[in-house]
Amino acid sequence: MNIVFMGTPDFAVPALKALCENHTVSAVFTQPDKPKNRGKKIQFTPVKEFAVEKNIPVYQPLSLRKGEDAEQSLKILSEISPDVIVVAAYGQILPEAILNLPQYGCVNIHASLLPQYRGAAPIQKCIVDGMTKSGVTTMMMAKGLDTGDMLLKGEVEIFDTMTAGELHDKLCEIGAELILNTLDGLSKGSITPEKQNDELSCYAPVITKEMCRVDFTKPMTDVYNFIRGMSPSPCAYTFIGGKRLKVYFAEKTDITSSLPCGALADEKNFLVVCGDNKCIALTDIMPEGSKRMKGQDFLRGYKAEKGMTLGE
RNA sequence: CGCGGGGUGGAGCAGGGGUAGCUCGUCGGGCUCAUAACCCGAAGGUCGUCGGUUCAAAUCCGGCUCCCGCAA
Repeated sequence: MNIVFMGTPDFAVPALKALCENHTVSAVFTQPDKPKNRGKKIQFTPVKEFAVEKNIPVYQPLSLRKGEDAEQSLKILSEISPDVIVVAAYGQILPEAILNLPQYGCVNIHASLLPQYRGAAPIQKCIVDGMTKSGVTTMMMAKGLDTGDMLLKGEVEIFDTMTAGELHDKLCEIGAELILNTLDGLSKGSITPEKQNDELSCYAPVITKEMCRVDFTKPMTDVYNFIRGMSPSPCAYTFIGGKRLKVYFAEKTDITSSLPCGALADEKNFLVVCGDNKCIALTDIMPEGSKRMKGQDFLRGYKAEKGMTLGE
């Protein structure tokens, strides 16, 4: 099939790769390059990185919905006249003119089992919520946000120590396989699109900085799920002695303490008291201005006092 | 020139002109039914690199290099 691919982050790359190996990808759309990192260097998006390497034409319109770029993009797409447009975490909303352009329409790869976790951050949110199962859904794109008819699904079990990063890696591989099957099924007419039950839907909104702060007043299990659901990105954080402390991973314990929420219950093993009086062990952390290290290593140099409070 | 922190024995840090120190790990020994506990002892460092100031530099000054956080 003649395909146009739209995607931006790492999540989209395996799908693009799979499509390249099995179809003709005539063009790639990705978000514009932005100044990133220290200094002010501009950095290609992961999708652009891959596309450039494969000599696929790359387009980076500021917007597909309005302005000069939008008109240009529509013109380009018309000329290419793709059989299908595949979208994976592109980061822009497609106008109807584009949705209706390809013969087979626009197919989206979404990192959740729809209709649950529509929106921008399904991978993190489902772990934070303590779900034990997630997956990938391919769907026909419609006007609403992740509301189109579903095509195929691939499920994956979320085990208790899984982080968002690990789930991400699983899901993008599944997504790559799933999109091939989906296109295959579409061309053969063997897939029956299934409407989403809006009653069962829920949203995973964009995660902001403030939302990443650990709330130690919650029960230990919630705190645990929160930390692993945010890891490694955008990453949960708290404060210790006025300094920001990112928390990449923690371990649940059976130890309880009568100290207040957020208090350091053990200055060697980095046990912190949660809302249900149980202690969580912060095992994988990164202090402000420093690098990622084990919680115990940090405390060797930090000389913390038992009972001091985190989060301020 | 976006803002900022840092490179000190295996790990995490302190020291800030004149015997290199702390917590931990490692090795040996002791105590113990036992131990990640405790006690005793030991090994292990050209203090990132180059140059300057000085009687003397990890420490002050300058260049270089590497690492990292924030912001975007």
